[in-house]
Amino acid sequence: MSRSQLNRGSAERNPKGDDANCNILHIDMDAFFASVEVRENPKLAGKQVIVGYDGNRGVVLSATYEARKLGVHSAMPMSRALRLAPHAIVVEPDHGKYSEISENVMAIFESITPLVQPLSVDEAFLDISGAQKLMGSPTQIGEIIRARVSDEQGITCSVGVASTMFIAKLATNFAKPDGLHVVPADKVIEFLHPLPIGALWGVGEKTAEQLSRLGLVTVADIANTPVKTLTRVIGQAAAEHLYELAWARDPRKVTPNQAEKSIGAERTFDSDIDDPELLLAQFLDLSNKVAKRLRNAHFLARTITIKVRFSNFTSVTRSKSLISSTDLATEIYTTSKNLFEAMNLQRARVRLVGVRATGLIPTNESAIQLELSDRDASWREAEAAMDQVAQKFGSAAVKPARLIETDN
DNA sequence: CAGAAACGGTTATGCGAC
DNA sequence: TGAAGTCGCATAACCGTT
Repeated sequence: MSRSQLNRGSAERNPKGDDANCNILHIDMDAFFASVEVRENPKLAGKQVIVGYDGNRGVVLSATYEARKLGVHSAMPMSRALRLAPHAIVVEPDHGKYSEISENVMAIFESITPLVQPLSVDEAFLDISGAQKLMGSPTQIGEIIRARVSDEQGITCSVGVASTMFIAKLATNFAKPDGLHVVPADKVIEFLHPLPIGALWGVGEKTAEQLSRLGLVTVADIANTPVKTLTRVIGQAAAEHLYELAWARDPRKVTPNQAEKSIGAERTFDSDIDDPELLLAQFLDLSNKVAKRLRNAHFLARTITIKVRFSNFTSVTRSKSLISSTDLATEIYTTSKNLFEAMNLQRARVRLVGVRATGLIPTNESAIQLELSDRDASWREAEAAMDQVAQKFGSAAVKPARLIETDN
């Protein structure tokens, strides 16, 4: 790169800092679910709003900054949140709405560059290496996106600007809420090293506890610890990975179109269930849900995993790989039922059950479909017909007889 | 031919992220 | 001190094959 190119995005033109070589943007909606609810119902503006499943066993999914001021944060048990914020307004989540807005926002990103990698419903990385000639500096592009998301979707977002995905993501935390933060390429280490070890990707509560026993508190501490020492507490793979991150070495590229690797559904009950018949009805319902999503996404699944969580919060999983892949609820349910019955529970109190399909392969470009038996073919037709009816009349119109009486 | 070692698939668990 | 729902990834044990 020539000297004149390096100078173009320099600080005098860019009050937010030197964004030369900062080709990665990380964009994160501010308090996404809560912001959407406020947008839908302007009466909520400026209020303490908590989005979460109602009932005694919910957690906070999202909260406005007014509620966060009181210590409320996502994943916090609802009961605790309401003790901290007794006057907060609780709103049930509407995931369909969030998905829709998410798609709109992602479409804005994709109008900037095709190199968009969504991380979740409210977050994405953009590689804007190729967009700058047309649209300006990274900072300028970030501000364009922020303005468009705000104008067109009525919610705010924050942008982290850096030369790697990892640093861009960290930068976003400093941008929030409703801001943009640049970490200049030559200031990465001084930005990164003072942060707590929990800032590193993959370091959660347990790992942080392990590392703090070695006296490691900041990222700088990790960077100054031999990999061998780190290996003793967290294993070789994680140790090498963390050490690299602590020196801001992150070779990942922004990768669009990441294929899904599993599709699942799980449900926590209002109160524990010990009746096997009721639990099987839940497995049937979840199997239907998973099968429908598989067909929608044009995937066949090779392996079915069930999960059972008991009243004491411990969980077990059981899985079975099928001879040939499936997207049929009957097969998924039968497999789930067999796995569950093989556990031989003696009326244990169950808090949650789940069904997950892994080993996904695309339905169309697969020779597997030729192996589907005639028996399967007729089931496929039946379930596909149910998909059609469900699309027309809503999913309540179609469900297996088994569920009509036992549901709720 | 017996047996070790490598290997790849399966199964189960746990952690972490949003 | 009560803990959702969805996902990816790492690890380890086990197992049958080669």
